Amino acid sequence: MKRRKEDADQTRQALLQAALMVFSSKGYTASTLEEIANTAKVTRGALYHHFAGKAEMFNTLLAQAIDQPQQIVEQALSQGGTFLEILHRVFVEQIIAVETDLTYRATIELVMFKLESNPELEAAKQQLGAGRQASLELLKRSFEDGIRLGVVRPTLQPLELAQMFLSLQIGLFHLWSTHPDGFNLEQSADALAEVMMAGIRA
Amino acid sequence: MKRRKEDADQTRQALLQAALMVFSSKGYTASTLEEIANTAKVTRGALYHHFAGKAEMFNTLLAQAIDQPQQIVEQALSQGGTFLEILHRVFVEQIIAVETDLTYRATIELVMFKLESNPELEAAKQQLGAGRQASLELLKRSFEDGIRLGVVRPTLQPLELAQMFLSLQIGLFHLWSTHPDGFNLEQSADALAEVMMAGIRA
DNA sequence: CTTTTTACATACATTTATGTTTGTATATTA
DNA sequence: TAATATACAAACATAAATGTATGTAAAAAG
Repeated sequence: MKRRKEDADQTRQALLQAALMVFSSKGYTASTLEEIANTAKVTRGALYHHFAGKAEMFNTLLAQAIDQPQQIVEQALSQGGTFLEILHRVFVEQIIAVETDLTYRATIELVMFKLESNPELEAAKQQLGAGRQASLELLKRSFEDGIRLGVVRPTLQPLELAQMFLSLQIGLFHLWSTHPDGFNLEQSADALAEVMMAGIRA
Repeated sequence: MKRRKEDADQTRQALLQAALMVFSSKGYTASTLEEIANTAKVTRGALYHHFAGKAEMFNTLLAQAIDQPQQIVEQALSQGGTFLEILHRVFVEQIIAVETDLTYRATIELVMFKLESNPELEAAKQQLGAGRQASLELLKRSFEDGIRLGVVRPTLQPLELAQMFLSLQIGLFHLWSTHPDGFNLEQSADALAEVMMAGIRA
C-alpha cells in the first residue's frame, strides 16, 4: 500500500470521474457518496479527504464543464471553408464529440438533462446559464454575419436561427441519448444539418 | 372539518397535482413526500392513505401522461390543409400546448428532463420509450406520405426527417424551459417550423 | 533517523426521509 | 340511532445517507 503525492492526485481524479458518471446517470440527489467512492475504488474516507462533500464535488465538475464546448467550436472553426460549410461542421463536430468522448457525453447529459432545482446547485446552474447565453450570442452574431454576407436568407431573424441551431443539437442529442439503439448519430447529425442549411440558405 | 367522498377524491387529485409539480422541478429522488403533502395542503398521512408510496404516485402520474400528446396531435390533424401546413401546425400546436397548459408543461419537463436511472421507475420509463417510438414511427410514415405526394424532397430519409421534427421540438422546449426570460416561444416555434419546411420542401 | 504530515480506512454520530401504527372526527350504513 | 367504515393527522419506528472523529501506515520534512 503506497500513497505518494501523485497517487493522491490520481485518486482525486478518479473520484471526480466517478462522480461525473454517477451524477450523470442518477442526478445529484439520487447519487450517493458511497457509490461514487466505490466506483472510484476507494472509501468515503478518501472522498471526504479530497472534497468537502457532495456539493463541492458537483461544483468542481461543473466548473470544468464550462469551457469544454468552447474548445470544440474553436477547433471546428479553424478549418476554414464557406460560411455554411463551417456552420455544418460545427454542428456535426459537436455531436460527434458527444458520441466519441464518454466523459464529455456524461457532462452534457448531466448539465442538460439531470439538473434538479436545488439551492446547493444554484451557483453552478447560474454559470451554466451564462455559458449557454454566450453560445446563443455567438451563434446569433454568426448568423448576422451570414446575412450580411448574403448566404443566409435575410428574412430570418438571427436570434431564431441561433435558437434553431441549438435546438436541433440539444434535441438530437436527447433523442439519441434516451434511445441509442439503432441510431446512427453521425449520419443523422449530418442529415439534419443539411436540411437546416437548405432551409436557411439565401 | 368535513370529509366526504368527493372531498377525498379532491384531496387525491391535489396530491397528484402537487406530486407532478414537485417531481418536475426536483426529480424523483430529491422530491420528498413531506413537500408533496405540504404542497397539497395535507399531511403525509393523507398521502399514504391514497397511495402506497412515492413510486406509486410517480407511476400513476406517468400513466396519465402517456396519452396526452396523442390528443393534441389528433386535434391539429383534424383541421385540414396541405401536407406541409398540417406539419407546421402540429409542430406549433404542441409547443403552444406546453406553454399554455402548466400541468402539461410539468409533465413534459418531468418525462423529458428529469428521469433518473432508478430501478423503481424502469417500468414507467419503458412505457414512455414505447410512446416515443410510436411518435417517431407515425412521423416517419407521414414523411413517407409526403415524399410520395411529391411535396417533400425525395433525397431525404423519412426516419431522419422524423428525428429532425422531434429534435427541434424537444430542443426548442428545452431552450425555453431552461431560460424562459425574453423568449417568445410561439414566435420562435413558428419561425423554426418555417425554416424546417423550407429545408424539406421538394 | 526522528518528527510531522499526508492519504486514506474505519467506526461512530446525526440527520433525514420513508414507512407504519395508532388515534379520531366525521360520514355512511344498517 | 348504534355500528362501522372512511379520511385523514400525529406519533413512532426504521433505514439510509451524510458528516465527523479517530486510527494508522507510508511518505515527506527536518
